[in-house]
Amino acid sequence: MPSEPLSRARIVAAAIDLIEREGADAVSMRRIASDLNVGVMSLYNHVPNKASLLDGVAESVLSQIEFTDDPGAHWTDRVRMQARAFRQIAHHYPRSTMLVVSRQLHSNAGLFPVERALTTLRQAGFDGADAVRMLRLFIAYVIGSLLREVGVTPTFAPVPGAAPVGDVDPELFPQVSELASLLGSCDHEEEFDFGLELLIQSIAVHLERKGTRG
Amino acid sequence: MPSEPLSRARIVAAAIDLIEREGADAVSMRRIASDLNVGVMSLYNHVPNKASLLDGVAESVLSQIEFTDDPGAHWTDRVRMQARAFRQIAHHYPRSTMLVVSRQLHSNAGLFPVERALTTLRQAGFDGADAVRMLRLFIAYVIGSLLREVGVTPTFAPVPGAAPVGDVDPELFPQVSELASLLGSCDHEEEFDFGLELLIQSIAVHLERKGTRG
DNA sequence: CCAGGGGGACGTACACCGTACGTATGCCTC
DNA sequence: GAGGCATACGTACGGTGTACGTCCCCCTGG
Repeated sequence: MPSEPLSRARIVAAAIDLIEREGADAVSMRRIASDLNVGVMSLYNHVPNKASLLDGVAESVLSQIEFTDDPGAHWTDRVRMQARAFRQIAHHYPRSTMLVVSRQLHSNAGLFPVERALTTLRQAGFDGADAVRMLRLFIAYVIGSLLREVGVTPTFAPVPGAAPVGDVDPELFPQVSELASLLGSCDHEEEFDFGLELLIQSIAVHLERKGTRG
Repeated sequence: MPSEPLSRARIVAAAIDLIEREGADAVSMRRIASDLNVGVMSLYNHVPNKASLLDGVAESVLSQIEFTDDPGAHWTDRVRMQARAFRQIAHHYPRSTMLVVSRQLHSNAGLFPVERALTTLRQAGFDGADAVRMLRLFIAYVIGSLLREVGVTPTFAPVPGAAPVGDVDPELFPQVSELASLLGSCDHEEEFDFGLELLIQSIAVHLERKGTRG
């Protein structure tokens, strides 16, 4: 009973599953084939090579972002929701997220969020150039934040002790030493929202200035 | 003539050189040994394993950041300079930078910049918790920006055409399509500085509010 | 009903990888 | 000079991605 006919989607799903369970290093064609109860070379009937498979992983994760957009809401609320949607998917696929952010996509899967964000920003009143700028600003912040959140610990456990602060010399690093407890623990959600609000407010005043001037 | 006695530093240097020339995928113990005209296993007298070697690469790159700090300058100027120093080293070692940001450091090499930044922020008037918060905010933005700058193209060539925008359906992605030229080209330095100024101004008003209130 | 063909599953094989282990060779100390 | 130790090195093993050839099933045309 072949259960289900092997397909690119099934292979990608198996890869994501494996990555989340054992990390990206555990991914090998043999291992995936084994998980699917299939010969190694059978995979190559649906996937040209491993790199393409990993691209598929990124694409799949990216396309699973759930945007619940309310076109009637204020634009600040809408960009907030979009940024949170990104963070949510990263929370759901923490290990795979590292792949997404460290590979450049050649697919159009990443364009849906971009299109949506640009639409929101232009409706808010930004011209094309500013919309692109603001988008890049947000992407940089979101990606950077997610990288810290999911990259700080390979297991994504609730971070037991402290990643960067193990045994520091108080003479060499007085500040780090004094603030060790703050540096070691982190309410990721709270930190993320803090920066997000700061960014939104900043570009809101940016928009206001441009609007009243031009 | 053994030219120079093999050492961890020399091995790490060879690794960085190789990464910058041919990318991180080209790195293998055999290849590095070959580049150094040395047996493969000789490397293991100075480096416990490959992962540690890559840690060494990250550490080396990080420690080469040139901070030209002026303790007398205004704190906004100082954080600006520190952020730019980060970006400068990423520019100098683009491919290695990807390694730095995608690995979590277990070494203290990454603590020097942290210590410096915290000192600056606390001298500016932030309390411990806020200093840590602002530091995380800046790190997220800087890392996210660098990831886009160096990750957009594996060769770090001046980006020939456009990474994300090749052939988009104008029906599906009207905004992306309309802004294709803007999305495709990017004055990285200008964009980086724009976001940086925005961030600095934001936390400046944050500081002001706290100061006048408490 | 059968012949032919195309596509998917699979085994084998090769080049390469990280590295454990054993060995040889130089220098440094007693 | 003898002993010991750090370093350079060769060999070998299990794992990797994947090119290539083979087999079998199913689908189609006659």
